[in-house]
Amino acid sequence: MTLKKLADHCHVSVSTVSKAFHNAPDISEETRETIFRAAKELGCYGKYRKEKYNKKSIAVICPETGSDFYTGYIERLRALIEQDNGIVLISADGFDKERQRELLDYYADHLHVDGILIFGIHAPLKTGYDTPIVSLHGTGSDPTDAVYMDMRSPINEAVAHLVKLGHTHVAFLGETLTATKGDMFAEAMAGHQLQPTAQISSEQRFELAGEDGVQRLLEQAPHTTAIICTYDYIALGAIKALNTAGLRVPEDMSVIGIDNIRVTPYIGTSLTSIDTHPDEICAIAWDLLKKKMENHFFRLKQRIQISGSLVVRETTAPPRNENAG
Amino acid sequence: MTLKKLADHCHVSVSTVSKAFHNAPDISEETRETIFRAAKELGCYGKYRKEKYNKKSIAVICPETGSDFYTGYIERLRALIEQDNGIVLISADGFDKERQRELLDYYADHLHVDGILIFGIHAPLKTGYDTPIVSLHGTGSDPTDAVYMDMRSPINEAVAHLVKLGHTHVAFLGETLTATKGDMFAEAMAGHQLQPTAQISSEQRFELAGEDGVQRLLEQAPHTTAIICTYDYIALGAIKALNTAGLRVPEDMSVIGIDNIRVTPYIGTSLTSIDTHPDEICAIAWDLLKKKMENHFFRLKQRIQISGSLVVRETTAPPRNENAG
DNA sequence: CTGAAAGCGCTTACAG
DNA sequence: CTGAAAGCGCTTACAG
Repeated sequence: MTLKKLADHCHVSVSTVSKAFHNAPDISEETRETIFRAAKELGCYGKYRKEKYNKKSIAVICPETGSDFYTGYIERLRALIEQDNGIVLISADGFDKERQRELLDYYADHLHVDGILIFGIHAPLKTGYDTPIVSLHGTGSDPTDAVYMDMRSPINEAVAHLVKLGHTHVAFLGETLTATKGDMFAEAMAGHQLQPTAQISSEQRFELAGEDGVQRLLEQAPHTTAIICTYDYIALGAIKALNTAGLRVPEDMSVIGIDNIRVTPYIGTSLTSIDTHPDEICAIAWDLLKKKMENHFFRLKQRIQISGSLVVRETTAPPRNENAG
Repeated sequence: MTLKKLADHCHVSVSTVSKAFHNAPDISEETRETIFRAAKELGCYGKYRKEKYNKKSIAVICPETGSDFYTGYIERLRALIEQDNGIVLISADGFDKERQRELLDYYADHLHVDGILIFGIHAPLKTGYDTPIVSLHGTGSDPTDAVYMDMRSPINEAVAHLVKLGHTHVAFLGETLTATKGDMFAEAMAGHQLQPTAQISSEQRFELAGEDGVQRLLEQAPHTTAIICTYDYIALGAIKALNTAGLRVPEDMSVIGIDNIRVTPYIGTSLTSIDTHPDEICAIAWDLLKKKMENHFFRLKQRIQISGSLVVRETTAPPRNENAG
């Protein structure tokens, strides 16, 4: 469908049709109506009636929207971006490199958004995006500007907290997607001259991974007195499974989560966890992206590191005497 | 920047530049490279290098991404849409009518997505979108095709469940955005010849609304033996506040949530809640949207109603004798 | 492998 | 209030 064809269909000139769609003041209301009605019938109304948007559109690419960890960040970013009169488009790549690249291409080269915020870049980046991209919560080796979280020091802090309470038999509960944090845990333990009693990687996710992990842990290393879980949902599942097995938290087992999601204070015994400072990270990342958007020659690549911090609540306590190291 | 200017800048013809961007086979690799490099420098690479996307793009417009209720639906929709080779763009309107309309315009008339899924339409709909729109979880009076949830019957089921356990002093805990469910609760109570002991609407949201609501409830109606909360996060906050006040759930107070979000079985005493059948709703809504996308003359407006159902877990029990009856 | 030229789709200053 | 005509930006069949 072209303007010409639509014009013929309405028995007016292309000029008139063109002007009608551009809100020219000299077109009669009647003619405009006739043209719009015909366009809608022929299914080309949207094609020509392009509203002008002065708002900046910002894409946020995350791995998934099914976890409070990411949605906590997304809601904060959205508040900041909308405050600055931007429109936010969110997509999830499901931890898939190919899909992440596809989404980057789609937003940068097809939709031409004004800026992209992305939770870590997993694949080598295609060159030539003229859309500014800021990564947050990546590994720290992203090929773009990045605001990332140092997890090493808070995981070390968590281990130190347990050691101070008297624990020496500490295990780690993770899942397939969180191997890096497991390594950091092992390093932190080594730094305290300790061996993990177990380092379990479940094939499940979320709460189910915690239940699965605890079942395996109680078989493999029943002398364990404390568990660090790779994220809070896993800690929830772990606590449930511990209770089912007749073990109380924190009397029989200390549990620490990571991410400090919104519900952690509301789960019966409130969870000791590691906070990732989402307010600060979001503010810094959006600030950086804005700077890039204002000046495309702002080519200097910045890496901004923030450290997480341990929040001690009720799920950690000294080990029972009979088990203490 | 125009192709002409870019061509002059590279000392080639417009034809050559045009062909370079369209992957014409007769352009030398060298020339193509020169042109692309210049385009990137001049910031117009993305403008001309429009990859062709054969994928359908689907917008999902929700009120917020900060609650498991919506993200549970979104993850399911995303799985279905990606299975059918679609790209998903998510935006949140923050319960704001103006912003919802803006997002509809943006996706339909500006980005020209292939279809829109939206969680209830709050404002009168502008006519003339030639983009198919399906509403889910609206009020049932949306101006588009809609798949919506009947909450009346499961709320009635929840009240009946409490009455059968022996409760007669039942309160409702809501917040500013959930007035409709409060009305349905009052009707269900009337159907059982009962008066609510209280119907509290907190100005807070999520867990904080539950804590706030319980504090007010214990002052206003201390003889209450059961609470229905307008969504699960409020129930979490309510249980926390009840425990703080020295009341046990369900021995001293029964609590029912709504939505049956993923964490409800993992919160210490697992929560009795109302399930909204997200799998079924998402499958039906996506199916309907696909049909509309395949045939734009599929103008028959459909309203599909699904009923929620009560899932009884551990937070409901008979009232203590001294309070019963 | 490159470009001149024809031509399409759209916009707009101008005529009536 | 409408349209003929000039002209811009882009694509493409064809010539070299």
